Amino acid sequence: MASAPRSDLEDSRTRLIGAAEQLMREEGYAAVTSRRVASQAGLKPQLVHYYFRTMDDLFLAILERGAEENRERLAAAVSAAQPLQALWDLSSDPQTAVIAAEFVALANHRKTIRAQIARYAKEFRAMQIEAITRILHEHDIGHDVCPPEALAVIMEAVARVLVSETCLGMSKGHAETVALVKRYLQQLGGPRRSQTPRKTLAGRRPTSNGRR
Amino acid sequence: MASAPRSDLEDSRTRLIGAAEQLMREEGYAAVTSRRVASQAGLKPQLVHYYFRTMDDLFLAILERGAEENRERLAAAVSAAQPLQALWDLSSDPQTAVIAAEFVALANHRKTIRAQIARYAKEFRAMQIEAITRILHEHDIGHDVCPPEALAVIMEAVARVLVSETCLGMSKGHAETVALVKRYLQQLGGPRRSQTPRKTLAGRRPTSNGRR
DNA sequence: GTCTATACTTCGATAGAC
DNA sequence: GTCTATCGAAGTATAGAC
Repeated sequence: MASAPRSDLEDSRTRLIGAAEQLMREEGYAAVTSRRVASQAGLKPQLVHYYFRTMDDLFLAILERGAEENRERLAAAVSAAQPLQALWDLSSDPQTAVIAAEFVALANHRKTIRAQIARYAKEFRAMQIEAITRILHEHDIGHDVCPPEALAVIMEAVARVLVSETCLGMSKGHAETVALVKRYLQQLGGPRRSQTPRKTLAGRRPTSNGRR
Repeated sequence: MASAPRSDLEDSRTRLIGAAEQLMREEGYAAVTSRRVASQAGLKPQLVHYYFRTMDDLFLAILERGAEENRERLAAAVSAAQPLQALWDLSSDPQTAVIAAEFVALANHRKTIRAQIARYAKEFRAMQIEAITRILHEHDIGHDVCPPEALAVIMEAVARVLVSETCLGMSKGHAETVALVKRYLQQLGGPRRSQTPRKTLAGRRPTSNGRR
């Protein structure tokens, strides 16, 4: 009944969000202005303010849509055949990584956006940790070998930096890093071995340390 | 002779660069406008254009000054008592990390800046790799254990993400990651052991790969 | 929901006096 | 080297007709 969204075109609100996201990805957050977003979407600038009271509201809408999409992709990765590899691939997606970098920069000076980003970041980190905990447990890999929390952080960090630097046209050391990660993920997440002794990531504690 | 810089104040050009850098760090690159920079430096906006033809030239000047400073700090870290730890600490410096994130975002849509960032990034990555290669060699750690290139990338990536997330108010998984890194760096860069067998980071190569 | 019109601010950059 | 003055463009946001 009433107005179903036209088949060839999404409704204006959705188009505006899409246009804004594309601008943000391709030209940075500073390019997300009401005029440019509207132009990109083939609409009038005033419509931006009709659907989003302020530009910050538009940024939050981009964030929310991206989070929902990411939630689904994360769920898919977790239940993939090679979950660790799938998580790595997900973190290595350039589209997501570039826009994530933009939002981090944005968050430096917009507190409402920073708060929302922190919320989503915690949610996704928790999902990753939960998944990795389960995967390592299924492979009988104890927390002393590699804490799932640390593996989640390191995978995310390395993947994001590789993508970011690649976009800059800077790939020094990437080949060796990718090779190492590939070997490591195969070792951790490969075909399950019942009881073979495993290599450690950081070895035993070298000496008694920390406690005095 | 003639005009030595006043003792209490740097010359205008230096002050403008300092003001611009501070604005960039605290409010993001979008806050670096000629008017705001001048105001921050206690000068007139037109002076910005006198010293820097365009705003991009100002950004390049910030970058250049930061690179020079970073060059010195990197050289100091390399010759420290615990070079690996010092390199980690250097990459973990919040001031540097935040402004680096801003420049990466800026680079997304300013090609002259992107090119210069890529140049500096390559230079510093090369210095880090060279230093790490030497350190690992002094500890008799072969490239099969951990390629210096990969260690450089991973250290930089993890440190930068930890700092970035901390600024966001998001620290899930950080404690475990820092503990792991600390253990690992102590193992690699700690007191030299002549000939003890070492643990590997990612085990042996699983099958013959690469060459066909 | 989309349009025209517009108020108000801030931006980069330049010209020319001193 | 620093000032006053100013241009034209672009930004956010609102009011009101349709």
